[in-house]
Amino acid sequence: MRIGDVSKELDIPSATLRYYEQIGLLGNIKKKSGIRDYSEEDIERLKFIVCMKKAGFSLEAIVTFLNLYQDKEYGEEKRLEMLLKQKETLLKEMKEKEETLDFLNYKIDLYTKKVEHKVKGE
Amino acid sequence: MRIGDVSKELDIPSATLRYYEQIGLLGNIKKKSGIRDYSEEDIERLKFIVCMKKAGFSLEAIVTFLNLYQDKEYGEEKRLEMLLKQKETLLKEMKEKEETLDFLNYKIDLYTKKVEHKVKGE
DNA sequence: CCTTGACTTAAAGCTAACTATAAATGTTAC
DNA sequence: GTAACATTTATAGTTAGCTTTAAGTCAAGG
Repeated sequence: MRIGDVSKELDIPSATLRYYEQIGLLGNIKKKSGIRDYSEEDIERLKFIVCMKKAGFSLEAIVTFLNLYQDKEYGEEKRLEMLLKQKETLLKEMKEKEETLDFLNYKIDLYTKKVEHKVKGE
Repeated sequence: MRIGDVSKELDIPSATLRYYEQIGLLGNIKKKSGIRDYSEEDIERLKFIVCMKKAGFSLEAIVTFLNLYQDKEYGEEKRLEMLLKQKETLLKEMKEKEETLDFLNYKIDLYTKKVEHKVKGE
């Protein structure tokens, strides 16, 4: 699979795919006469990267996570630790979002009343 | 109140306070012999800015929001609209976070089992 | 008066994650 | 074989939201 096809399939710009490779997220993609040829494995890895990104991991953290596959001894523990830490962060963020929602609802209520009142008054 | 005091009270670096002023978030703070003298009103405005930031508004959006106070005719409607739009965004984000949590929990479960198994096996 | 610490400005630098540009080379359709 | 298009590289630019730096001014204590 060439870069353009991968780009379409995963909806990631080609430039971004090269960038990911450059920062060590993808290892070195094999090339056929100078042109990248993505394997199924590469595609799977990209899908995984997308998931991790959604989970709030930075690209740097994902690199770290992937490199831990080299650490046969403690890799799993360390990966588990990263996941747990991210879950903590996520839970905190979710709580904050709840509070924010309250704030917004309060403000919205306020403005709704103002606007309604204004309409009636006209 | 001088910039250092405000900085401590609201836990915002002085440089950031100047930056906020520079991008038009605060109007021009009055100065006593060349040194900023924040009024109670300024402090209140800053607290409001902090809230809006937490609610996910960009600084630019906050500037816009504040400028709408000049629009006597449609300002309120427009501000209400901004709030509603932000609420939509927020709800979407919250949903995504839920999904992310599921993903993390799944992964965590996986790794927990792996690690447990390894411990037993040793 | 002198030092020390807070304050001033303008401007450059930083970080993450891209995004765009240019100039060259490869590929495909006709 | 020649357009037209995809891909290559290296490098520069973008965005948001600060943060740091340099070079200087102001205020308070001794």
